[in-house]
Amino acid sequence: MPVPEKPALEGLEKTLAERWEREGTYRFDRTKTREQIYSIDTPPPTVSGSLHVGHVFSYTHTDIIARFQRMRGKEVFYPMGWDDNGLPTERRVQNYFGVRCDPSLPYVPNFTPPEKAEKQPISVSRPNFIELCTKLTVEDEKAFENLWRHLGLSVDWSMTYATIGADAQRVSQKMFVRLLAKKLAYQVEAPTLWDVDFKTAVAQAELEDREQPGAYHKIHFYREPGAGSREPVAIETTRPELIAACVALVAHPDDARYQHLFGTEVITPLFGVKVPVKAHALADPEKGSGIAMICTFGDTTDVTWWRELKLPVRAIVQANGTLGPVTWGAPGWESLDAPRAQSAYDQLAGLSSKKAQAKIVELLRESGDLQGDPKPITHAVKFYEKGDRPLEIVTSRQWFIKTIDFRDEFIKRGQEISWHPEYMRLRFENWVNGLNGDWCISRQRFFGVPFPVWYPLRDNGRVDYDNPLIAEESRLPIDPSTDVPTGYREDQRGKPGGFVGDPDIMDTWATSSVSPQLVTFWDSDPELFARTFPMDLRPQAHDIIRTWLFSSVVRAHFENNSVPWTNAAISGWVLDPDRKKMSKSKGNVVTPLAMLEDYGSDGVRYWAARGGPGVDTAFDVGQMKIGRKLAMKVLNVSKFVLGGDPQDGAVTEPLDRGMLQNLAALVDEATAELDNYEYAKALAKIESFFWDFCDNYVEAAKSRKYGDFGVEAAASASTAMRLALSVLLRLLAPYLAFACEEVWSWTNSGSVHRAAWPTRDEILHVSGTDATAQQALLHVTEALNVIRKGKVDQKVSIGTPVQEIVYQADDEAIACLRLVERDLKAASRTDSLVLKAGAETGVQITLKPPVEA
RNA sequence: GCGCGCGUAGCUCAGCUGGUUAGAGCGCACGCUUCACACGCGUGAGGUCGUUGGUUCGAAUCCAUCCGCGCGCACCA
Repeated sequence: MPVPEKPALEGLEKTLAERWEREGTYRFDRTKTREQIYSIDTPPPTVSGSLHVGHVFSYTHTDIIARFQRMRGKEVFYPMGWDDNGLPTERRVQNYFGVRCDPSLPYVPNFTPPEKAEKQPISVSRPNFIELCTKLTVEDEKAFENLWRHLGLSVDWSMTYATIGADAQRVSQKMFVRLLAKKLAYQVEAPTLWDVDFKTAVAQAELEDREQPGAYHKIHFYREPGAGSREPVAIETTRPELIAACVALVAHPDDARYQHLFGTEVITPLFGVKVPVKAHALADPEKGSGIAMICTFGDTTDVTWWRELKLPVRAIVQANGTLGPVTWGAPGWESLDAPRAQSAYDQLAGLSSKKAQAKIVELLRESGDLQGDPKPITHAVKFYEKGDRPLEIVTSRQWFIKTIDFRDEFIKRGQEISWHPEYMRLRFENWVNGLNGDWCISRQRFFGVPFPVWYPLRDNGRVDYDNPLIAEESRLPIDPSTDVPTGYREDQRGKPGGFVGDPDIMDTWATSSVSPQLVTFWDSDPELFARTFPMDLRPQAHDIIRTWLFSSVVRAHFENNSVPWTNAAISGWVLDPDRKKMSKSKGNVVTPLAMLEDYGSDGVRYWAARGGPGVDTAFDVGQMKIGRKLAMKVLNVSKFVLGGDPQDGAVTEPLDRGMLQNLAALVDEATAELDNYEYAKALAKIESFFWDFCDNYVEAAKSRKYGDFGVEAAASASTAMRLALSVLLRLLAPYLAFACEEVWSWTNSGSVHRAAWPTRDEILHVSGTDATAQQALLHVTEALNVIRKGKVDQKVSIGTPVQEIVYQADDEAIACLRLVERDLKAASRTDSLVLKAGAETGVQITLKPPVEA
């Protein structure tokens, strides 16, 4: 393809993306050996709407690494996944189609949702709901892929996976079954963090603290029956609505104020329940009155106290967040005054925690058990990160994967991984060291990977959880709600003597955490697995170190006795101009496609590339414009360098040799930075060289290239420039994937993205290594700067031919400049250039006499 | 409370294994259209490198302290 008359960036994204697809430029060649392969465990973006700037930012980083590794000769294994399972999809489907899942409804074949979502949601069965999820995510995934292609991700698009796909289900289930066999996964009925709106258990990793208004309520417990009894024990609590669930009071064992109470019993206000006073080191004498109410369950500390002090359960908060019914006087709910307890509690039953609190404050005030007014405070409260109301702790049966006993081993695995940047390892270690329980992986939701487990139903109709029926590995994936355990018939489902399926699905991280095994076909393609695992790179953002990264380490440790990957590249966030994380809720997210169209994919890639590993980066269209200008400059200078007839010949001129030698040094530096995942630093160096190349070298050698000093001198310039351009295009190709490919195509048949990464030797082979030449370009640049300034001082343009220039500099510079005098003379537009050695650097310029009319 | 990152020109950032007058781009001011590029070229103004101490012949760079911003973990009666 010839050099175009007017090179342009417009439309390159479309034509080149099509060409890359047609030619299979990024197709993975699985015949290569493990040493030749570089495998990447790309984050599957959540298909719950649209991609945002943050995605474009971090995925570009990964693509730069991928392109670099590919050019270095690695066969890059770079599949793309879609995270289409889990709550975000469920929520999106609910809103998009106007439906709600009701698992009790039967499946309706060929169900079609209304054209426009109606206000009142339609209830649909679980299989129908899942059908709609699948339908919507397929559309979403298409849109995502188009955007990624437009951005220029060098993904092998024949290798995509979905986290709800059959492969993902099989691998998730198989790895779960194996954990069961090793007794690393288990099921238990226990107090669990619970979201009352989603009505599901959640894991420690999914919590976040939010500052909430609350109030200390000072209430009285009594040492003997009757509100007027002596020595009431005053405790402060932020959750008076849980008094009915109180099972003990607790203070620090050394707290002098409460020594006389330890081992005695006190009576709860309103409900008249006798509870013991206990000592425990976790009780903080500084906090409140120093003595706390233990309820089942107000917070995680309650769970600890309850477990360690072996207290009974009196649970009142239900799965939906309201207080459940209680019969006072019944076993476990003994009261000194059951009728009074009942009449008080009946006013609370059915209310949410918040409403119950307001009500019980009234009751406590009436009874005189509340001392003074509640004291407003602000305190951190645990929320499910996607939830709207504080978490409750509800006792339920859940699946867990063991983590707490393996903390040291996980830390060691973390040390086997190279972190980019290095300090992100500390976040991992902080998290592992702070684990306070095993990993709860079951969720009471619908759209996700089910547990491959059924339970026998005893003849009395009770579920026999202790003898689960585990699906055989060869049958996976299965759905226990439609598949039948081996040895049973479908008509035995739900019948005494029959079976029931486990109703839960796996947490989204429990399935995402197997992505390294999933993409490398751990269980179904051992040959591919051996060539790609452990993978080379996990790129991801820092906010999911505790979830995705951690859980992946856990799974690979247990299943493969290995790290899942040897490098973790942690990208930062995109910040809006106010330095806040960009997010949808703040309404400041820019549509990526519009951005790519406005500034070009190369412009956007440039902006992204400047944000180094782990660095939060400001959203800045100014940088995108600069990137676009850089890409444009690449096209234009290439047009000059490659234009005209090629003149091949030896590189003899010192200026040319010097430029190439500097370029060789640049190649070494840039390669070292990229090897170390410092793509931003490499870009800064390459870019700086490139502009210097355009503004100084090309300017100085231009005249010679045109043939002003003969054929040999022209050939030297032409050959040097072409080599330099070839090297620069290859150095810039990982960043400006489109512009570089476009230029490359003018003189090459293959893709620049499959071209060999440049080496110092290929340059020095042509340029030689003489030290004098290395200095030549430096001094020419210096001289040109001084002369340009001199011209500006005399108010003439840079291009104005002048009578005479006298340039003075030190001996070394002048000696060097004499070697390249012709170039300097031509570039400064004078017929008479006098080079003078002297202590001071300076210039005298004599203008041509004005031409008489 | 423990830990991490950041604080350099109006803006976005580089420099930070200590060493000549602290850099780049954008923005701003001024000037330049024949021969790759006006999506261009050039020149200029602009900074006591967050504070206060210390180490050193010499500190943006090392140490300590404090201040501010962001984040992680823990606590959360």
